[in-house]
Amino acid sequence: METITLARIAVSAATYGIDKPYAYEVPAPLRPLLDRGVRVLVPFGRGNRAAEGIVLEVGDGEKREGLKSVISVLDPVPVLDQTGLRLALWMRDRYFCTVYDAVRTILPAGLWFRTQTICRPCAGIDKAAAYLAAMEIPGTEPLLDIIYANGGAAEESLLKTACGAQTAARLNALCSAGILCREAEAVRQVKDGKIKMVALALSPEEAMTAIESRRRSAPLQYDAVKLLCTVGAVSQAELCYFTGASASTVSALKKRGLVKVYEEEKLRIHTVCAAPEEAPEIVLNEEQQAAYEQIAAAMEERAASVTLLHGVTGSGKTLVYLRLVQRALEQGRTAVVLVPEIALTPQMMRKFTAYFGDRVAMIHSALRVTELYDQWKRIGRGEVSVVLGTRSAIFSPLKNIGLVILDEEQEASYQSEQPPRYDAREIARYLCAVHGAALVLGSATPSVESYWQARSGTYRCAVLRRRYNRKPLPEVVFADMKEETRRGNGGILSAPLRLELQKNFAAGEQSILLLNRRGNSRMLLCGECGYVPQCPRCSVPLTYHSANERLMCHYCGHTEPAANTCPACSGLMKRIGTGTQKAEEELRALYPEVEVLRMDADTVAAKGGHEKILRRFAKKNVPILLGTQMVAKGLDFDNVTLVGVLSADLSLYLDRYNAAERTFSLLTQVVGRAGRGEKRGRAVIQTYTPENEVLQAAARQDYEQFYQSEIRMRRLHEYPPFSDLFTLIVSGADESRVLRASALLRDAMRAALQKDSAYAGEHIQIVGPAPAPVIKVNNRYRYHLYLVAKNNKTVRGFIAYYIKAFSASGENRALNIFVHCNAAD
DNA sequence: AGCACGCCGACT
DNA sequence: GTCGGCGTGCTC
Repeated sequence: METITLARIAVSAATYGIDKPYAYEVPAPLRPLLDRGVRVLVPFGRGNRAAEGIVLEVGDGEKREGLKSVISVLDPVPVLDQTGLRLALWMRDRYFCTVYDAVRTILPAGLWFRTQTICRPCAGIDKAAAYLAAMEIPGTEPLLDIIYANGGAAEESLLKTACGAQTAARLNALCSAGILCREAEAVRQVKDGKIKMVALALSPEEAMTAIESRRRSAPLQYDAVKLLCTVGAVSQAELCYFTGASASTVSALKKRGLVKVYEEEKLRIHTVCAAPEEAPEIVLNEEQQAAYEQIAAAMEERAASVTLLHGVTGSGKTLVYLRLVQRALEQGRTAVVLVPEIALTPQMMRKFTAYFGDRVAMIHSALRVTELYDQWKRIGRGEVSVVLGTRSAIFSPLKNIGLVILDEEQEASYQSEQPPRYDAREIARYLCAVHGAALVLGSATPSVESYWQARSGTYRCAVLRRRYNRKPLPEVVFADMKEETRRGNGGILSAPLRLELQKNFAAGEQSILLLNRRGNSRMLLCGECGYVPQCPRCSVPLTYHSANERLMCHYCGHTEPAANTCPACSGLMKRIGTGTQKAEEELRALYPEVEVLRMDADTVAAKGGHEKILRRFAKKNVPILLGTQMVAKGLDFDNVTLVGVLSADLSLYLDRYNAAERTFSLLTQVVGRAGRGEKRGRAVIQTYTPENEVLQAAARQDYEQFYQSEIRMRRLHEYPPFSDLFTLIVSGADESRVLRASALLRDAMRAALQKDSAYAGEHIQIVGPAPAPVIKVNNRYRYHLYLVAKNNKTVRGFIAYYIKAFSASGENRALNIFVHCNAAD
């Protein structure tokens, strides 16, 4: 057998069910260009359409039947190193996606190629010959018309949109008849930033001598040369700006051999902070120093470690972060700092810029694609040693990482909302293991999972108890909405909250009102006793569906009619789930003379970002800021002395395993917004269940108390950290088929669990199908199956097997399936 | 997903 | 007879 070079390639066109390394022959001319981690173009499938792929391995092998060849190499240098490739493989296993989906997630958008197939007449076929031959093949003349009208070549997708369904077949016929040929081409979407530079081609003395005689006749050329003599090289734009010369002046000088023009890379990076802050030496207090030393020691070990930094709000976690990053740099290592939402942490950005200047790169979703791409290049070249950014910044191509910090580690924004639904905490843990780096999870209200790990000794723990500014906690009162209902107040504002608002209007102080409603959730609650109907099987609150007047469990699919009266006390049931818009209307009706600023997804999108709204709130001293969770995470405003939580029940009785945790964290944060300045803050929490332990703990900012009750509940229901919750989402246009396929899948999985002893020790439970919280998206119906089990290799293998089988089955052709684990939202 | 192959109905 | 509909299997 003949020995050839083979490459094992992860191909973009492969779907999850068929994803595996595909072997391709590497033609000899491409061999020197091809390496692990470079992207290539390969033919794939019956039609041999060009698909992108990434090289996983290169080696010698035997020629065999049906082997195809790499078409072209797309990257001059690998875009992923060994660590990156291993990460992509790990993500496939973990998040049930293809390797290429993972690669797409890891690399910045700007690096992405668009592949197009160009159709042109074969060499030696002229226009007349082409049309003559096309007469033999019906329907092909319009294709030729377009190709010739387009200058002799056209993109296949263009032809398809212009000429309809049979275009592919007709093109094939033209190609096999030898009239047309097709070639695959990849176009990168973001170009490298280039700038035209002008420099002297001779020594300054020679240049001046040469131009002296033309001082009169060509003053612009003279000035340009003079400038170049002093600065050496300058961009053409600047040269023209300072001397008034034009491009033709430059080309004249170039013609005369006085200057040379070349292209230099220009990075399109905007500095975030106009005025850099002072960077005084960092002085830590005792607690901070202890935390710092503990984590620094972990870094010193150069073995993977995770430390939970549990620090109350205002305890100065940022200072500890800064000091740790400095330490990492002193060791010659690099650091990643992740924050939930960078737009809301300008102080952090300023501080990092002040201390690390050019060595820090900011990575977040508001960056333009070009800018993100350029930052990525800088990081890859080692020009950057600190990356500060949101979730995706964890994929920065830093080498030799010594430290990864996740601030506010409990935030849901660390989970990707689109597939692959990776969790930045897990990626961070993986990378720290690979690099032998220290992972720091910082939070005032850690996730129950992380705190449990710290308690059980898997994570180390450092604590900051002291509030830096020693401000007293706000005074928190509960407004019992049951009372309000009894008194005939059906509005959104309780009497206590109105009273406090009036006080603030009079004093000229500002108030924040939080409506912690999530998504489209609606529920039924007894206005008399606060009873919330629960699923008899899952002990989660039932969601109210107005369409059919029924209550439904979003885990198992149980439904029952929505009763008008409370089964416990015969009181009248209330529907809750008001949006911010409705709340705003009510506020305006109540206080027509008071300005209300609304901040939610809609107004943020319309008015150009959080910052603008927040700036207006601060500058104009607007009396009321009303909004969703965003208002809890804004900046500190000295003049805000009152926080009102309109309905704590809205997030507390969500049908999510982490509803209590999210509510506790949110309330703790928003209550902390009040009284940042001189005056002591007040908070009013409106609820139908003021006695609820979670609300009580949040009011006292008592994490320990919350944790104790929550971990009991998690243990009881086998929720994380005791088990993991996999959601299998089946979607399709035909609702009954989706439902049937989901039920069949559930039955198949259950049967396998019964039969196969390999799963005996795994405690896998499957419930559902139940409609997804939003059942219809894009005309596709979505149902959920829930699988409760420990997230380990066996269980993931089990799930992977069944979702592959699901998509392989012809019955499910029109259906989609995907999985995610422990979804926070 | 996307494409070719193949089997059946409508129409020249 | 043949063109073109869609159901089915495969992707190095």
